[in-house]
Amino acid sequence: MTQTPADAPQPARAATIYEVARLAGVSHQTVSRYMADRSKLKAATSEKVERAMAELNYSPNLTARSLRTRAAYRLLALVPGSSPYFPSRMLNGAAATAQEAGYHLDVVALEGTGPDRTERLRRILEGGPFAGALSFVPISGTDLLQAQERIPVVVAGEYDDKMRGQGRISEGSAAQAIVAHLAALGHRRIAHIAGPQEWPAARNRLAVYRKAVRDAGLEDGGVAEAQWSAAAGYDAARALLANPSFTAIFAANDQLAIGAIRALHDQGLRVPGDVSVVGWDDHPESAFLVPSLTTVHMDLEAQGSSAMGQLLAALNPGGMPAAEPGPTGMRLVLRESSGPAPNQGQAD
Amino acid sequence: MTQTPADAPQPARAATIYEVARLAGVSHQTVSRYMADRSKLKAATSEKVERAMAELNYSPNLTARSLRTRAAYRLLALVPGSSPYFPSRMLNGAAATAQEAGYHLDVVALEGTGPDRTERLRRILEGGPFAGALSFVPISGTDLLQAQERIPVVVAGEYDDKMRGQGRISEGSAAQAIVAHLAALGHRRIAHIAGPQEWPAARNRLAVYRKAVRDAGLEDGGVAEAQWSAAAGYDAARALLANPSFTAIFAANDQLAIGAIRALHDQGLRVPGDVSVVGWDDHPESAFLVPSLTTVHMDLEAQGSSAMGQLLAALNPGGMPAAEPGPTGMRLVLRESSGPAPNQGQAD
DNA sequence: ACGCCGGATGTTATCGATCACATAATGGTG
DNA sequence: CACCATTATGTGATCGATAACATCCGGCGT
Repeated sequence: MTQTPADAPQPARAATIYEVARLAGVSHQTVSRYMADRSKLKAATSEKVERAMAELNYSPNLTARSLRTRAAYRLLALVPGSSPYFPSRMLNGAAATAQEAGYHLDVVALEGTGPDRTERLRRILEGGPFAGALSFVPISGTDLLQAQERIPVVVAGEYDDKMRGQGRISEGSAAQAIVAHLAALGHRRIAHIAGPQEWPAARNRLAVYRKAVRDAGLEDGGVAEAQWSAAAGYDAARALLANPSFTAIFAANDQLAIGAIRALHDQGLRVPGDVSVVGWDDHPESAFLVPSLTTVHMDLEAQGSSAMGQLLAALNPGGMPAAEPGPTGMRLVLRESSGPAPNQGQAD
Repeated sequence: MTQTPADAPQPARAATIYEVARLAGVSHQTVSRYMADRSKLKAATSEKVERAMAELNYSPNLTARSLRTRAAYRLLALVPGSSPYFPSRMLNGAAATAQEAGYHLDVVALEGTGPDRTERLRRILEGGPFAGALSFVPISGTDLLQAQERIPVVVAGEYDDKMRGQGRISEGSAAQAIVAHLAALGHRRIAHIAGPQEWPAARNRLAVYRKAVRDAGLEDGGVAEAQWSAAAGYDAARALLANPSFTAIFAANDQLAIGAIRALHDQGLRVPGDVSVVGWDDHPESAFLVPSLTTVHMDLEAQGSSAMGQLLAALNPGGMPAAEPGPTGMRLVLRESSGPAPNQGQAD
């Protein structure tokens, strides 16, 4: 807890370029140049500066630099507010990548919707200069951010929309593997519990699901849209069960799957005996549920890191082009919640 | 994605105190004083400044202020790195509180242990001035942070150790309610799956559990320590089952409980028929598991917010004293995973 | 030899705020 | 009404970096 030792050795203000310069016997500007582009200095000078920096354990004052250059070293991470969904692992990945690139990542929970949210965002942005923003929340007014501050904004997952549009592989593509898996088990009618459609990931999974069902010559057992929570999954499954012609449910994430399984259980249906359920995300707990969850494993850290990479690339057009973001480490994990379709076509 | 409209209206540099001053017909220093303590200005002057600020939509440049005053407006939030545990909701609460107080919260994942971690922390700290740090990770070298930078550090949950030491109510106190609940159901021997003991919360729950068992005249059915994950809970439960004299397991969080239930299931034991299981945290999914989880509901946002409040209080000794942190909104939630003890004392 | 060019380095101004000190306005007193 | 203690306001310096411009220097063409 908050101790502040009184016997502090020294305030020990950090060294400045002037001190480095004096020690190295050069001008402060030379030191500045050393940092900007040492190749412009004579080897001998460069070395003197280097030694002085090392001796003083110099590190530049980002505040001062930022004041002068107007460049910002802070990035904004927008995460959902009170929603049970939280992209924690993606955030971790993103934070690590940002840090590595010398940026600071400011996390802000965006709650609510509409004007309130807009106002909140505006206030945050005016609180200080941000170099860019990475949003884990679908922002309708992407425009807003840009209109207000004209900073690059990357919405995690949105690239997928573009890729799918181009017919390229998208994050949702594992949905196809799920459908194939269920088809192989003899399921003919599959239902889908989709995530909120303002989320790119939810749109993708739904779109790929629809296409895969069509391509495989299966029938659509119904689609229910729900928020990213077990409670919503429960309700959605109950809605689907009003017209239970399916033998499998593909849920857009593991929480939804958990809610769906519970709903089936409450109706006296067994999983996977009567209905198979497949989730998405492979939460660490999913392997230990009863039944354990067939799901899609995702490397969420990598995804967060990749989204951040995109943002960094946008900030620094000179640098390496961002690694083409793509579905990283996605794979279908078969577990107990999916099994052969029952002989008699039917639930209920 | 990253659009940057070319038809940008204007760079529209933000107004400075000089512009405000000119518009108000006063000196820049007067404007500065207005912000620092407007009561020192004559009412008429104050009003002129106020109007000018409003007209120009002025907001101070924190970078410049920070350079001059050496004050920092950034706080550090340390979160676990690759661990499956992530205090997302606490982080949200903390972030919101920090924002409200005008601070920026920089999130950093602290991975690994020992020297690597220390080095990483050192590098982060020297990357810029931080006003304080809030750690959701137990940091052994709390000293480190302070030695290096002498900033206030609050480790979330640590106040509990102190409070328990003082015989005051602590975060772990609901453990007593759990034991009482199980005792009322006829359980005489309870086992505990404890969290990693470097975490204050884990220590608290274990300590209160031990005391409650003793006070209630029950027997300790064994304690196994585990990381905060379902997998670890599974292993811990298996270890406990080597000597299965208990009829109930109290797990230090919901993930551990999930793992334990799975382990019991794999041994052919029913929950709660043969063994009752109680978790802690009340994850949103826990109500939908089969069986649904008896657990302790926590207002994690409030806890995060309260931890941040402590930090803010430490930063600003003049301000209001931090609200005495305490177990907020904790309550035992009874669900299916706990039930009457089996007639025959025994598992197996 | 001269002048000119370009690369390496030095000097001074600047970013936008606060600090330290100087000065002007105010007000109470004898 | 002069005087001094306060209070209110203005002026110039400063935080630590980069930008802009000036200067120095060696080599090369004519």
